[in-house]
Amino acid sequence: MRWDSVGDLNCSVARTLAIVGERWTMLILRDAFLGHRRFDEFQTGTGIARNILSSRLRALVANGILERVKAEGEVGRIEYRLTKKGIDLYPLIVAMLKWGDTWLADEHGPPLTLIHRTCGARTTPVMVCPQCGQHIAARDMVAIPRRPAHHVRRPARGTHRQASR
Amino acid sequence: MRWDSVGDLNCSVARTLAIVGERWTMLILRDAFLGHRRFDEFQTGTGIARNILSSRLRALVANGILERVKAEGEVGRIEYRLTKKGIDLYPLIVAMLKWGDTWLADEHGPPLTLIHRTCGARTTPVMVCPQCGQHIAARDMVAIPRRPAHHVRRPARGTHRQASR
DNA sequence: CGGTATCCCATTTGATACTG
DNA sequence: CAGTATCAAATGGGATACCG
Repeated sequence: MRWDSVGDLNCSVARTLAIVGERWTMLILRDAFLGHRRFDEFQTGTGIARNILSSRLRALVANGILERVKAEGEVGRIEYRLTKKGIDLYPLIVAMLKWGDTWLADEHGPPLTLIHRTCGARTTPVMVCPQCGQHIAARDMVAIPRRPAHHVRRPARGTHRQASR
Repeated sequence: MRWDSVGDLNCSVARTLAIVGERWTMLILRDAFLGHRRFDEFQTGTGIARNILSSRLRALVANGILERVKAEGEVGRIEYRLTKKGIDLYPLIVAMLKWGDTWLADEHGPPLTLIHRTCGARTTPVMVCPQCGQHIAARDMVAIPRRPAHHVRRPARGTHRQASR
């Protein structure tokens, strides 16, 4: 399968990956969450080549994750800001941050510490079930396909498959 | 900057991306969480080319995320199982699933529903602060670098930078 | 500052065939 | 079943130069 068709799969994970799964893209988003807004900030922050950065920013804007606005006050100043859709990616960043802290940290400990402003605690977000409040463990979750026994099989063009996930 | 050196950055997000940021890799992991264990299951599940799959599986095993075991009972049968380190990636998958459900779903609704076995509820995990129990919003979090004002600047070889994030 | 344009090499990929 | 081997084609990526 071509990567371009991954976004067409009937799977939210695949669709998400098709948009933010590109490696530099997530790094750009990390910077966005750290408050970066300008082209050159992203460039130095991520170390990405300028032409690639340009292309990735354009894609993020096209996908409604960043919005490109002319900054007030200074003329010719452009800012890229996270939209609601973009801000909603925060759990993804946090999940990576946390996993990295847990499994990839060096002897100095986590490079970054998070503080929850509203309660003042130095903390790391955890995933819970909103119904019962318990921590989520992978083994406790069951995934149910939308249409359990109804497999749509398309006429099969080449290696084109459908994945009902 | 070369992508290979991203893993060396002093940033947990970057380090995590260096390992699981590859596009097919996350798709393989999605399948792993859905219970897939065999080479061919992954192959049909993801649609990835066999040689690439082979290479990705090897990397995942090398990184301690999957373990390659000879299945008992059937001879010559290999299984790839999530290790503890791999299972710990679950929040990442869920975060993607949820974002995709929210922002990329078609008119049929989410392709997959999650059920929390322990409480029986059809649910979607949320991120909360373990201290105060409140939902986490990006704006409520502040990130503090480990060594706030101490910037190490290396002799600068080529475009090599350091990012203290 | 905020990009585009271009060049050109390195890597990835997909398909296919083959092996123990 | 679980891969390897091979190879052509596409893509990605870095450097650099240039523009409004």
